[in-house]
Amino acid sequence: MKKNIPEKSIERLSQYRRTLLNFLKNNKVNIYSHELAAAMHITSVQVRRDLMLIGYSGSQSKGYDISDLVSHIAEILDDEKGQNVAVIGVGNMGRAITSYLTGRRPKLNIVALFDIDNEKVNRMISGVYCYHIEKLEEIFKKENIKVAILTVPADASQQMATKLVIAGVKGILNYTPVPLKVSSSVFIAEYDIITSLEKVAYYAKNNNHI
Amino acid sequence: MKKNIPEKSIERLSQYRRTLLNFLKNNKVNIYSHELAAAMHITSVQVRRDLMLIGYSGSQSKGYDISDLVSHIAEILDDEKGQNVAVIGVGNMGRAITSYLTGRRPKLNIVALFDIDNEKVNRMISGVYCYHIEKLEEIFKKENIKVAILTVPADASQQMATKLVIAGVKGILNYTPVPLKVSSSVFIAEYDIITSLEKVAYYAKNNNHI
DNA sequence: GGGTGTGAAGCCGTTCACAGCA
DNA sequence: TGCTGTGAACGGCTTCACACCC
Repeated sequence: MKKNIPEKSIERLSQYRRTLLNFLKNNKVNIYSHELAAAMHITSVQVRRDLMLIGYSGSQSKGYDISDLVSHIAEILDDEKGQNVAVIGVGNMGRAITSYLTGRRPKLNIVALFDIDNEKVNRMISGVYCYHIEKLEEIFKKENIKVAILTVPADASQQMATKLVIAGVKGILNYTPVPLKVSSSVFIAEYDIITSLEKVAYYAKNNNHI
Repeated sequence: MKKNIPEKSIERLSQYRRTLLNFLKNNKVNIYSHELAAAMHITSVQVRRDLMLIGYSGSQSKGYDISDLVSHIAEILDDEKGQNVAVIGVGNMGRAITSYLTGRRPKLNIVALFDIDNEKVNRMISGVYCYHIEKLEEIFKKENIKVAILTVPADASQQMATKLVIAGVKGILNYTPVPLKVSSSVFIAEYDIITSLEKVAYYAKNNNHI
């Protein structure tokens, strides 16, 4: 739609918003780029660049109007009507993510869980109804779900991703250790925990970063 | 220590290893860069670059010797004696990560959990002993822990990070939504779930990637 | 002086294009 | 021909440096 905003900037916008909401809670009204930068441990130029990218301007005397900026960010990140999200795979990780996320972002609602285990299917789990995977396409259509969080065992991962694409998913958050292959029109974010931990362990061991 | 390997390459090395172990399990002995690339959905040049970076050479006729390459990667990623890991914050996420990771990588052992809740302290949880946070420095020294996974509530996050640094941590995997400020000698990987989900939701909504 | 906004430079990781070898 | 290995080009994100304004 609008001009392309780089992935890194989108991530920071999400964090800016949360940081700004905290400032708002403490009754702060305006903020300078260097103040926001300090709260996030980045540079003020980075902040101004990102805001430039989204076409937001401040004033030289007062910096940025916090609540106005929050609305601007919301216009970019949020869907006006909200977006429904499904969690695929109700193991420990799926449940933890579900309960962590529910109620955290008003425009992102986890509306369905999916699993194959009959012990889990057709019950409320962590406050959300769990369907059998057979129902995936049906429920995705009915609830207009475009975003899925994938937390199934590795050997089911690619197969589930394919089902998701058929069901019309547009974005997948992949916590599985399997790199997914899907149509390029589907956005995938890979957050495999083993890889993350091995990376941290590597740098912890070598101190090669700086 | 050795020449600097970029973060992205380290992540891919972790994934190469797992992919290669799968090939080994199927009794494959040699592999071409394009085969490994196909399994990971990346380009063969990328694979060869990464291997060049770690100083590994193949043969033009047979490609790379899988088990030899696995050992080379292990030499880079793993600590010979293994590394001990702690999980800080035993909520749903902390427990899920603990049970997900235990036994998954032979050289990375989760040896301690920490919490403040007396219901959790001094018990085995998900197969690992949970200590009170007061004991953090003591246990970190005793078990030589250099890697921590942070899954505490947001308002405790920075304070815990500071304690971790004092206790001698060298790498933190941060699942908290708070950007951490620590000494630059400590490596931090930020994997905030809200940010990840908001990013995926953004691209799902706009289809601006490609 | 201390802010914002931004062209230009710099840096880093990826990809191109091709040399060299079996 | 089909592979590996690699200098050079490319592209995207970050930082520098500075114009402009209160």
